[in-house]
Formats: sequence, C-alpha cells, structure tokens
Amino acid sequence: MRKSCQHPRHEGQELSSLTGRLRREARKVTGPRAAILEILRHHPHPLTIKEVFEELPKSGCDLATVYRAMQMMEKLGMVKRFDFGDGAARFELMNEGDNGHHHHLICTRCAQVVRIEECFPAEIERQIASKNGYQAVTHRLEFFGICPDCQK
Amino acid sequence: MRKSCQHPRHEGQELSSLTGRLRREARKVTGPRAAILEILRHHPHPLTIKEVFEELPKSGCDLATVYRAMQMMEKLGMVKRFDFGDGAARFELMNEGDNGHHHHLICTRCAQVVRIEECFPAEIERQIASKNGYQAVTHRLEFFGICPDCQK
DNA sequence: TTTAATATTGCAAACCATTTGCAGTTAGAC
DNA sequence: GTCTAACTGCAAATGGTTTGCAATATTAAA
Repeated sequence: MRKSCQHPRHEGQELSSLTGRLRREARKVTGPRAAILEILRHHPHPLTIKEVFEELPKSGCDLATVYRAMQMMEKLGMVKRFDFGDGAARFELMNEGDNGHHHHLICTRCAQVVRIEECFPAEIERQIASKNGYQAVTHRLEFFGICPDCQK
Repeated sequence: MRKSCQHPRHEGQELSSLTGRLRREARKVTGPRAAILEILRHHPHPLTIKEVFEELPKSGCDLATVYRAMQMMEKLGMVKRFDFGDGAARFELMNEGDNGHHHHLICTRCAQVVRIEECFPAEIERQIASKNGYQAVTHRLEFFGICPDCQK
C-alpha cells in the first residue's frame, strides 16, 4: 500500500454526490464522514479502518467513529467490504448503481493490490448451486501471488 | 454444523498414520493432540477451534493448546486453514500428499457446509497472473447461498 | 528402567480488530 | 433560532488468537 494515487474511477465520484446520498437516507453529513469519504474517494483499493484512520487530518475523529461510519455506509451500499484473510476488514467506495462485485490480486509479500475484472464463470456457479440445491449463490474470491517488484 | 458423521474420506486416515507423521517431525504425540486428531478425523468439514475444543472429552485440554496444536499441524501440512469470513478460522484434516486445495459452499442461514470440487479455471488464473506480472498465483474461493433446508 | 533433554501444557495476561453504552454535541428540518 | 434525532468521543467490553512462564510429560538414549 504505497501510493495515494488519484485513480480516475473514484475521482469521478463527486463528494457532493456522496454526501447527497447520505442526506437522502436521513444521514447527517458530519466532519468525520466527509473526511472519510474524501479519503476513500482518493484511494482506488480497499483500505482497512486503521489505514483510513491514519490518513485522517490531524485531530480527525475517534477510531470508533470510523468503524461506525463504515458500517453505516456498508449498509447503505456506499462502500463494499473485502476480506484479504489477514484479519482486518477492507473497504472500497462503490459507484452508485454498481453492485461492486469484483476481485483482487494481492501480493503476499508487499500487499500491493490489483483490481481483477475476471470472475468465477457464472455457468459453473449455476451448476454448483443446482447440483446442491442451493439458492442465491454467490462467491468470495481473491487471488494471491508475488508481484513484479517483489520477484526481484 | 449438526452431524458428527463418519465420513469415509477421513475415516480412511488411520490415527497411527497421523501420529506417525508427528513423530517423524520430532513432534510429541500427547493426549491433547491425539484427541484433536480423533475429532478432526471424524469430521468431514472444517471446524473452528472452539468447535474442536467443545468436542474434546470432559477435561480435554486448554484452549491455548488447541490453538497451538492447530498452528503446528498447519505448519506441517497436516491440516488446512479455511476462512468463511465470519472471523473464526476453520481447520480440516489433510490427506498425506494431497495439497488440500478445494472450496466450500456455505449456507448463510445455518452454516451447513458442502465440499466443492469445482475450481477456478486454471487457464484464466494463468492469464490473470501473466497479465499482471505476478508469479505463484493461487486463490481463496468460497461460495455462499441458501441450503435446501433453509429455503423452506 | 531410569535419566536427561526438551517439547508441551495450563494458566493468566496480553493482543488486536471490532463493538457498545452513555452522556454530551451537532446537523439540519421547521 | 429551536428542537430533536443522529452523531460523537471516551472508555470499557467483546471475541478470536497469541504469548510468557513455570510445571509437566514424552521420547531418545543410557
């Protein structure tokens, strides 16, 4: 997790559209929430709560507030939770209307993250569901490997 | 997690072959370890540490001992760790020589678990790896849905 | 069979991510 | 401006997991 790159995918999402979304749901747009959204908006990859917390301006807000904000925004579908298996939840801002289903390729040495658009074949998933009589089947999928930098 | 069924896949694995494996690695075969292996041997699906702990005979052993035993056996490749995303690691006994790579279909209502043999297509995984310059790429994949019982 | 070396255990305390209760504060509808 | 529900900080609680340490048990060797 090194660069705080200005990724076009999120840059496109105006802060005003995000806060509007909060207001629409009868949620208050507070200082901490605006700050958290600003941070997410400028990060293309999932961030842990602690990472968000540490990027907060000087006297940002309480850690508990970040947890509560994320929970709330997850419920509203504004952020999506990812689990890289290291014990810390990660959150990524979602574009409105997007269901946010996608995966990542994570470097097991340096934790660099690449967004992956490939997905588990829907047809096979359908077979798995029907063969076992399950309904509403989805999946959680992440890839792990060694990134180019870490191979040197 | 209901039945403690005697699944053929694990029944086949003799306790003696398991303890032999420990001894070979200069690990001591203690009461707690034998008891833990017995439990794993009789359960076809990944168990949490707490589940193992609770199945232990009356005055089984300390929780910490179960944690330590699992860690050690994971290092030796005797058990494999799975993550169903609920905050508790799960462990499954591995057959010797098997790399243990497989997935599960988990009911989000009752936590019933089905072992899945289908896997993410190797060819696509290869493409993902090379496209991004990553090496030694694997994946973590679990399916979630509603089991037949819970649909009623 | 006893010994000696050392791996393992129980216990309690420590850790870390996350949640929660509560009293005080604040955004925003009116 | 007022009012109230939503929100916040703080500190304490939670749940999974790890760890330090002194006591104990397994195993190889004598």
